[in-house]
Amino acid sequence: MRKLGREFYLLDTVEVAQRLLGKILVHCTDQGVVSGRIVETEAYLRDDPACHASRGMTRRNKAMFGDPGHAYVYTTHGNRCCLNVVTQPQGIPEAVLIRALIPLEGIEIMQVNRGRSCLEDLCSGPAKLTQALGITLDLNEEDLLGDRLFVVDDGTQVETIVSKPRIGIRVATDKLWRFYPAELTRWVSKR
DNA sequence: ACATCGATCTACT
DNA sequence: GTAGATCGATGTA
Repeated sequence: MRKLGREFYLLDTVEVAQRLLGKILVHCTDQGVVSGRIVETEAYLRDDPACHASRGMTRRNKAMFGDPGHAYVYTTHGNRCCLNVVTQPQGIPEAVLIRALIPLEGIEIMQVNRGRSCLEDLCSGPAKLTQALGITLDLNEEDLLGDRLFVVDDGTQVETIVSKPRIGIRVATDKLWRFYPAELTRWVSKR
């Protein structure tokens, strides 16, 4: 069990997205530790029209321009929010969206947070997992090498990585930058 | 100051 | 498969 270091987030952003599969996202909350295994990610690159930062820095996306290994949390459609990990050195706005987890620790907390009991419906979507883990805007720009929110490697390897177009975007649909392990499709947001 | 639109989710048909 | 919720961020003036 090893927390990912800063150097991990300096790798090529597509490689970070692929290598995050199988790692464990951990949030230490007041109610207890909540964690899940990452099984779906999407890469967003600086010159990519689908990337929030492709048209310059705004108040919302400024975390993407910051140091690697920090969180970029944004809100969309009212109440919902999504979690990214920032990659690349300061000034280069790239990030990986975490889209799905397999629940591990704190499952009862997740069930309360989500108002759902079915395990497959707790974290199978970017806004579902933030609700389940209790991740909100106050974790925007949080250092992922700190003690509240981080990613650990327990040595688990995924077998075959599937590459697909990203979900919910209307541009750059030719880029196959959505990734999930072929053997774990029951836990992802869509097939 | 105002209009538009989401890197979504749920419920319903 | 499709519609409605929901509100802050963003762009335009």
